Amino acid sequence: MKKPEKKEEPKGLPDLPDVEGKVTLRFAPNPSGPLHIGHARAAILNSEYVKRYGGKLILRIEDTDPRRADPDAYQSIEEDLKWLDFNWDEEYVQSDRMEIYYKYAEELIKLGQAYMCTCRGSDFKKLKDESRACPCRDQPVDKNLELWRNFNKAEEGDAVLRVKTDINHKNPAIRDWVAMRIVDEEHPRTGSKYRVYPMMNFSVAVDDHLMGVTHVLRGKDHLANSEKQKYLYKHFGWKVPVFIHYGRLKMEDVALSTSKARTGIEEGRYTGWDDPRLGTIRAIARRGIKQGALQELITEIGPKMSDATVSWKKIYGLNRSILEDASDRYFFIAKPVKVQIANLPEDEEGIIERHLHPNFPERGNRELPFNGKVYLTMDDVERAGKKGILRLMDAVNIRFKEGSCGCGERIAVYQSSTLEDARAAGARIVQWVPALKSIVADVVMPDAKIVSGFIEPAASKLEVGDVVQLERFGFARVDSAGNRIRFYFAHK
RNA sequence: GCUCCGGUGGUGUAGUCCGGCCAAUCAUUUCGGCCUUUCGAGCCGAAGACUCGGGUUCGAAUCCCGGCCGGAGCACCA
Repeated sequence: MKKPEKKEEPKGLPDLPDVEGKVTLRFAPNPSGPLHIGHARAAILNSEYVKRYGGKLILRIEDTDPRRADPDAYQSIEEDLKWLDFNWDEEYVQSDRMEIYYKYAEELIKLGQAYMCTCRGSDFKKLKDESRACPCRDQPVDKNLELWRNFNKAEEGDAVLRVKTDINHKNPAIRDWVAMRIVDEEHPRTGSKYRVYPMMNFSVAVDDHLMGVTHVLRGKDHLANSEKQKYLYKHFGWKVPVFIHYGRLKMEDVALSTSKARTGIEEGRYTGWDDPRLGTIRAIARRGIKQGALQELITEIGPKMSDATVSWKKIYGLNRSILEDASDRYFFIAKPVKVQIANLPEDEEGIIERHLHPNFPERGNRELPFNGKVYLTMDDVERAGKKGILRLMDAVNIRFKEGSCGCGERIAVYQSSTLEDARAAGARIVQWVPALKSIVADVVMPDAKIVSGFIEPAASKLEVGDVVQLERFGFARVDSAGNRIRFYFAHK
């Protein structure tokens, strides 16, 4: 009588309903541009469930609207998916499968469940809204077949193929939806070979069936589409997959829409699809956000129907837990001020060594040559304690003379050497870089503004893609290496 | 307007199906404190939620009705 025991949810995604053995799932993007974080939800959810239950993961590119197919997107989607660790077993492109859709369309006509409609769209809508069938609905199959076979000669807009549903369906949107229409537009892959294109609801349902998809995970904006597609399954006598609809993912401060991003790029407001202000996968990756952080995020949000608002703080928190252990530490000086330390005892000069990571000394050290000439960041110089004392980490304590000017090279005086002295003096403990061999570095911030400064010499061995922690500044990813290093800032 | 779907701390989640073990989980966030030669990490502590109103019931976050708020769809886009 009782609940079958509270099952301890192993933490993470909830179980998928109605699983019988292995599952077949698919991610089916429209190739309109690179993937954004909203796509990541669909991709990661599908990929995680396949990992859990075993089975097959399908990538299907849905390019049945030549007007919305971006030739570059086919490749960028694959790149983004690889970064997302979405390892698909099979890949299909719908524009390769046109003949299949034609075949099923014809079969549906023969079953008497589809008809060629030559009504004007506005006329049909009027009838439909009143639950009235249009005259074409009752045409004999032969007539429909004839019109179907001559469909290709029709002008765009003159005719469509409709699937019969229920003309009295309480949701007018469901009533006799369009399965095929004419589009006069070069297709990036098939050129002008075809003019008759399936509508998404038709090709999706046919493909999901043919490919043996067991569970369809899609956004709740497809709720009505799922309902429409069920009619097709019914007409053909196919088994209906399990439909799961998840809510919208809103990202604070980010315009998610691909079209907005595209406009912005074309107008030069963004530097490209990986501009740090965008919510694309590649922009996020460029900033040093790790795949694992997104995966954590998506599995935590799960497939529930209510909308979720994601904050950058949340992503940063997840990412930091990955980066904290992974990232080596370096000294970076933003807004540099050159400081000359007077009266420096000779034996304080030399190579100063510091762990690459304070919690993992076994990773080795970096070396900072110290000769009394350094760069410090302006903020530290300006706020150098009441007594004007600063401790340069692992080096010496210095004091600025009162009343020294805030411009150009600054003179400081050697004060003492030990940490205890610094503490006793209430000194700030700051990072520094040698004035001579440091490397010029620019950090591109999340708002695309650039902070320039110097990074310590040891950074010369960094490679593109490395993510490091710039001590007291934040985590950042190496975007370009060389004799001037460019970073993209991730977060504190 | 019509159709449908949601609503648990700032955010994200567990619990809702099968009412009691929920004076509500976990994470993050925020704020204290400790620690630390990073403004990072770690440790300790604290703050903070069942949208509202009725109803059913001994008992409601959980069931029913209504309101409010939010979202989606209403295309020859996907």
